[in-house]
Amino acid sequence: MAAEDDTALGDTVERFSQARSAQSQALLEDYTEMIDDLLREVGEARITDIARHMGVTHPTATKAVSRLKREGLAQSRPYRGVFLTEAGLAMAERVRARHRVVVDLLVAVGVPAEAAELDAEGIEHYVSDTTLAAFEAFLAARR
Amino acid sequence: MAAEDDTALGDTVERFSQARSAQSQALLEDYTEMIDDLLREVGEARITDIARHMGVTHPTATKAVSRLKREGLAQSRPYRGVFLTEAGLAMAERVRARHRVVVDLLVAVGVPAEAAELDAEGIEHYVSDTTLAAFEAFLAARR
DNA sequence: ACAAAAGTGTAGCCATGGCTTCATTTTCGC
DNA sequence: GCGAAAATGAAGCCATGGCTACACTTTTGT
Repeated sequence: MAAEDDTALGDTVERFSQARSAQSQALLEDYTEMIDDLLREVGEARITDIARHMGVTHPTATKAVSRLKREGLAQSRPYRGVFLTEAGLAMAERVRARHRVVVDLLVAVGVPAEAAELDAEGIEHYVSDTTLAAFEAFLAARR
Repeated sequence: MAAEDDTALGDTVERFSQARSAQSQALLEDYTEMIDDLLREVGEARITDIARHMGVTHPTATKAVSRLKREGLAQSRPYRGVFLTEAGLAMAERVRARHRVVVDLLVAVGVPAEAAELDAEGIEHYVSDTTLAAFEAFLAARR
């Protein structure tokens, strides 16, 4: 038969679907955060800079920025830098805070700082609000 | 200028590149683990079952299995089920163990079990060996 | 035993996120 | 102030991972 025996396998569909949909969001978050970083530290976010820091070519960065604009997260005018909208800034702030919490938690449980920084980049996108709250509580209790 | 000021932004390229390349591996791992689960619990892994549990259509599962075969992780004959090679079994075992450690760690730091299970599905793929070792050490110390 | 149902395979489409190439526009250095 | 260098834009290619549609096996039920 091997058809209806879902018993031990649980709601795998939900789990995987959710993990997959998180991926599309991850890119938006990464670019948004990078643009915010550049705006803060360099004063402007130009396509070339974004591309270089993201490790992609400039057309790829242009495409990503187009998507950010489509999603209402960024604005830009030809040959001018890229800027974040209110929504974009909010996302950047949220992502930045989450990233910090994730890194802190990893370090708190004994992960070497360098590995923590590296892994957090991938991990952070899959940390739900619930989990994030738990991380914060754990860190607060430790402190 | 806004061009060479990499100072505060660090090696972002490496981080992002690594996170991106991890994604392609994630799918292989997920399918491999699912096939292993099915083989263990149902006795066979058929395309339709794999598809259903992964939340995709059967042609998508077929493509994924093709890729697994290409990578030497699985074997299959038309209209027969899918089986894992030695390498596939090894990967499944590794993935399964890592998954368990990640869930355990999340729970250990206070994440509700359900959220831990859900988030682990995305997180696990980005946990490096270094971080995994740290998780294990943390759990061992707690126990 | 054989028709219907279920499973599988194959082809081809779409979106995404990379890429290269080339044209155009800015910016810079002299 | 102008020519060269750098940045940007636009077009088009590739692979991946989804999908639908349709053809063909295999299994199943009567």
